[in-house]
Amino acid sequence: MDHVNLKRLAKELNLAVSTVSRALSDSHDISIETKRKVINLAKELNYQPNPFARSLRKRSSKTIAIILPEIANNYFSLAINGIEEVAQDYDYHVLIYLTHENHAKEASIIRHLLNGRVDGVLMSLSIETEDITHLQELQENNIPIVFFDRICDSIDTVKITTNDYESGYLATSHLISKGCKNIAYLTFSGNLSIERQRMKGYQDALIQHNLVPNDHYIVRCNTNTKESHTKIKTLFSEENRPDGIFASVELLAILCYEVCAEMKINIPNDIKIIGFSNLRTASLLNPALTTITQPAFDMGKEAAKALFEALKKPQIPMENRNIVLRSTLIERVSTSNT
Amino acid sequence: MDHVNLKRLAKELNLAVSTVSRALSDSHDISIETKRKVINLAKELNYQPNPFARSLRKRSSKTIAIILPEIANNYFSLAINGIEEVAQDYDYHVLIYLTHENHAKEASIIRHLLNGRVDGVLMSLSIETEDITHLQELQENNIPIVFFDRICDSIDTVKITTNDYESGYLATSHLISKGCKNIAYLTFSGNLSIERQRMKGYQDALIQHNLVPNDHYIVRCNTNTKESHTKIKTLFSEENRPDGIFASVELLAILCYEVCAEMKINIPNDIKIIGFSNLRTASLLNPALTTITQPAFDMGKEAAKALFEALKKPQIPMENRNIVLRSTLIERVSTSNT
DNA sequence: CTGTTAGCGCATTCAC
DNA sequence: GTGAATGCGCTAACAG
Repeated sequence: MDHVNLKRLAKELNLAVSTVSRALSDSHDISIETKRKVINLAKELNYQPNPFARSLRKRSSKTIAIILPEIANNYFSLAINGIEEVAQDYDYHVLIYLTHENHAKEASIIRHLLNGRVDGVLMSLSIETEDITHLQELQENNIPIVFFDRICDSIDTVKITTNDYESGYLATSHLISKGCKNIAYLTFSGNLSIERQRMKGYQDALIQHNLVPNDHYIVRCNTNTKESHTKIKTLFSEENRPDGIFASVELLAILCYEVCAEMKINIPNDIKIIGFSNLRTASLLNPALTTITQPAFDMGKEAAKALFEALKKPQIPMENRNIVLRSTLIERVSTSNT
Repeated sequence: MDHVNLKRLAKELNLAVSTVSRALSDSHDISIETKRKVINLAKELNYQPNPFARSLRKRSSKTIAIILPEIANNYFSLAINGIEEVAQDYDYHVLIYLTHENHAKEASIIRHLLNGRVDGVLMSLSIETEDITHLQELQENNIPIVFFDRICDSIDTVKITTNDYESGYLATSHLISKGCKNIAYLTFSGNLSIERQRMKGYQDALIQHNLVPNDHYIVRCNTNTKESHTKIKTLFSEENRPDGIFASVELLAILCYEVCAEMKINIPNDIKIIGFSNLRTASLLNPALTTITQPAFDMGKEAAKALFEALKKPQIPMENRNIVLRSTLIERVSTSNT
């Protein structure tokens, strides 16, 4: 037995296991002297408490899960950064799971977490998710969940979002101010609350500026990149093609660029694009792209903080609360590179 | 006790706990009939085995750790994607830890993993890492580790890299073929093996093409973005400023763009830039950027596969083996957008 | 084929 | 202050 555990420490010090345990957890009724001895030996032998035994006993894992639709996208990368930073502060571990925008996978992942492997969940919904029984099961099992960005309205808990309606309004107004008359809205899903908000902002901005919302200009893409590519191409091939594009998702802005390049459409002369994108590099590398950028890092941090604070008070269920952070519109003025 | 565990199942079926356990693990010496009954009841009551009890008993956690310098970068995002995909296949969980390029944090994270929380580790080194005792400790504790991209030469294990020397050579040759005479090499660290390889390729390409390597054109930046920005600015302000840039890291390519924009330097007329970058969007959004792209997703997958295969044979230490995948040079020809 | 027993490492209750 | 005993939920060795 070269494994160093409480038993081993106890034996070497001629103490009981329980005494050692209490000494290490700094219990009040252990003499200063024994504490010192125990702690010293523990350090010397590099004692590492077994996390599973501890979790088994205490019914707490010091672990949370992040469940994301995907990760190859700057928004979620930054969010993970924020979450991980806070988790290290609170001394928690972070498990990561990707749903690939697939409802079945999302449900399966969540059901696997009902066994207590994690103390809480941070999550952004998959595009496909409509049925939310798996989320309810989580709550029934008293595992708190916090949503960020892609929230679920019908679950009572903390939700971190940005001012999506306002951003949609601003983005659209920006295109209008640049002279666009026929503005298309590209979206993945009518399902997600954030997209509904953004679209509402888009529509209201049109109306406010005496333009007529035209359903024909609302293009619903999906996770199949090729199909989406084709849809955009079709849109751009039409008689009265749009002169402005509001892409509600980063990937769709990128697809627009691809299509424009293919079709030799000049940006921003022929078509102006504004993208709901967190791609720092997008705004850096191409002056033609105006972006709406979410504070992804801070959203991750806020979500994590809310969760950890809730975990401190295990009995109180999470109150329904919206935390709204602000997105930023970043307009790149032309540089020498245009 | 509304918690459903083996004891509960056993009681309801008038069986012994061990019988239930064996039935659920599909042991051969349990009758078909009891198996059926047990499995049915387990399903009915939605029995979820406690992962901690299992891990405690079996000394295996079905969990691996990914340790990364950072994540706000397309390369690591894609790598995580690959890893997570393979992990789901092998039925493993994935913990994620970020070092922020900080050696102390890296060592601390690894030491926390010595307690058996994970069965194995996938890792890309921090830039700062020179002392590798923490990595050795991991091996001494029989926790296998696989490196990808930023590998550690002096640890015997599986390492996934790309053809960095060749890529450095190609990138530099590409700039030379475009007429560049004074090519600068931007790097973060002389420490990382990948950067040494890339630099060697860069230097050899110069020599091969009868250009004289000039140490003055080798610019060592660091994680402090502002400082690096200044260094690049200084380089670009000089009398004989370079006409070609080879950025060995994505972020440095981006900084070059920023500086060029600031200084009204035209890309690619005044300066050509080739970036070691996985930013798909970089190549999409700006035709001026030629990129060298690593197969990040596949690298993640390969690393994970190697690790999981090793975990299947616990007694055999991992053999020292290099798996080299190929990077791609993506040249964007000018589009209507230039 | 099934039951009994033991123990993984730790925290906690109850003695003294 | 400290020790002995118990059990978290599960698997595995042994017995029959």
